[in-house]
Amino acid sequence: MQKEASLFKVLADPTRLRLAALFAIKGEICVCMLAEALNEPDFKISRHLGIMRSAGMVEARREGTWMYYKLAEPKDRLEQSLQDCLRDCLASHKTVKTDMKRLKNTLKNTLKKCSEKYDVCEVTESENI
Amino acid sequence: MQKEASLFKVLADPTRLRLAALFAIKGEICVCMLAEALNEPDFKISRHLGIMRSAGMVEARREGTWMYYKLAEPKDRLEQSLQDCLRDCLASHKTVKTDMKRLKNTLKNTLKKCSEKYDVCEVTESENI
DNA sequence: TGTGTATCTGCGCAATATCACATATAATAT
DNA sequence: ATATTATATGTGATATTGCGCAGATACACA
Repeated sequence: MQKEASLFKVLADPTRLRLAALFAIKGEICVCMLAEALNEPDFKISRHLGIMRSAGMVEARREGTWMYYKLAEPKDRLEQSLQDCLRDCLASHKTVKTDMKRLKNTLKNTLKKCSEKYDVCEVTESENI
Repeated sequence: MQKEASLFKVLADPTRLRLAALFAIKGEICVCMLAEALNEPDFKISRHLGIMRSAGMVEARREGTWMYYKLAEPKDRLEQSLQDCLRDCLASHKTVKTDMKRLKNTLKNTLKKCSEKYDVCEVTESENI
């Protein structure tokens, strides 16, 4: 039962609950976006992601210097149920909505900066990277 | 979001998770039965019930010297979802099944002792208490 | 190889959690 | 009134948690 309780323990912190909700709604997100979305220092986000990861709740993937995290595939009924719970019950939460808004803005701004940097509108071969 | 996280925190302890599962399955149960069911000292059970109670997750009712506890009516989608989760995902758990077995045995034995004490089979006016 | 960006981690601190024991309270029975 | 049973709580010891800061690591690019 300790295993099950520790699943709840991962979600028993506001920061981790916000992260989990964003993952449940949006899928894969990288650390710097999460730090902006939650408006918290990146080392704090990273720390909590580490906790979620070692509990097996999230998986990580590296792409250059960026690390993308997402919810791991549920390994049993309880994990499935908890993920559903996050999606269904927290998406409408005030804090989560604010976080989502900041996340979308950051994504948009980052995309814009990338477009400018690589001049995507003009040089299409940049997509071949 | 602190409020939501603290809901998870209540369930982030093996003892409380076992208690919550029993409530979700069985409904109202008194403290001494819970102590037998979990095979834990009664002061420990009482302490955890106090935590669950001050978090609003359970309600208590006194009947003589006995205190009966049960899950409180869910006050929002999240609480509802978590209670469903307990019922659906934990009922088949090894520990919970063992706890349920001990609970049933204790209920049976207590009923038997009461029957002997009041000699229910013979003296029916004892029901008028 | 050096520089910049993104991410992670070691450390110390303060706050909180859990436990067991002893004791206190509450209701009932003698 | 006193004893008994059921339940709750004060206490100190121990363990765990979350935090910020500083420094370490990992990768990309020049």
